[in-house]
Amino acid sequence: MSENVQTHNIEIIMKEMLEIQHKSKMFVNLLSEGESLSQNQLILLLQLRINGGMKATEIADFFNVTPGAVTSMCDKLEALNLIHRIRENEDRRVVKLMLTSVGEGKVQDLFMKFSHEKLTDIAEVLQNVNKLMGTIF
Amino acid sequence: MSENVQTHNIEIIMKEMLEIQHKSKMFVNLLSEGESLSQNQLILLLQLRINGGMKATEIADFFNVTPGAVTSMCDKLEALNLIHRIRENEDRRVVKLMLTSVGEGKVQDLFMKFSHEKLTDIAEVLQNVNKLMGTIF
DNA sequence: ATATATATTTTAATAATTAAAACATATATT
DNA sequence: AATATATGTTTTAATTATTAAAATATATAT
Repeated sequence: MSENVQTHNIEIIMKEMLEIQHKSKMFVNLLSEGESLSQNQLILLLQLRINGGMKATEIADFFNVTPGAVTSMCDKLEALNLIHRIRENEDRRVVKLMLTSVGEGKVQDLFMKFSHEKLTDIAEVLQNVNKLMGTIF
Repeated sequence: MSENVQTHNIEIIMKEMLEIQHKSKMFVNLLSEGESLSQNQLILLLQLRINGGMKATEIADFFNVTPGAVTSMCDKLEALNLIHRIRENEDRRVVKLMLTSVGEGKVQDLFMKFSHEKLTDIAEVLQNVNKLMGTIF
């Protein structure tokens, strides 16, 4: 009996988690509609925007890839003139990846497909969603 | 003035969406801890479990990859004896990918690291999260 | 000075993905 | 029934992405 409850909960978790991931992936897809950017490229641009730039190692950690992979990811976005590398003066070993003004514009533009009201709705719901998820993870 | 509100909402959306994605990714990472399976392999196993098997084309659609990539993904999981291919009798062109009993066991085991209570909590929260996300997407 | 540690890039090899062709089966047309 | 067309999966060859390890550059400690 108790086992059935357990199994039922596991099924709910799988189902809901997959739907949540799918919905958020679809949202990012929607954002990047018409852009020739991959999901990860777009996510990196957003990350750079909200963090005000990131170190290569931070990017590697975030995407769970090796530093070499970060170099190649960033080379491509740099070639598109969306990001640029800035050597830090305090510690000249570190490279900070930052959005160019073109990159900033691109990120802002992505959201122009939504109305003002829709953006307000989405912002509020996502805040609540994140708060709710914070209670378990 | 109105532009600032807009920009503020966009920033909230980016920040919250990235955190939501990160949290759900971390959850899947936690699930697969100790397993030598990639995120996508694990997600495919869960999908097969909740859908009771999937056609190759459905998998390609879900992951947004070509049919050739599905063949190779599935070859690997088949080699691990986690899934198997079943030709459908109604239409012998289609292959249905299904969990083996080993695969079923593996999926069930993934959740054993959580207590009964924790699973109940997670299930409830995820249902609410998904409901909430449904209001905007 | 020298040694050791840290951050990024380069390199060569491996793995994953794609586009297109091949194969197998189904459905429609003559 | 024979032929043509469409659909679903696999194979193939080429491209792209990722890795592990070496190389480069800078920092910190002895």
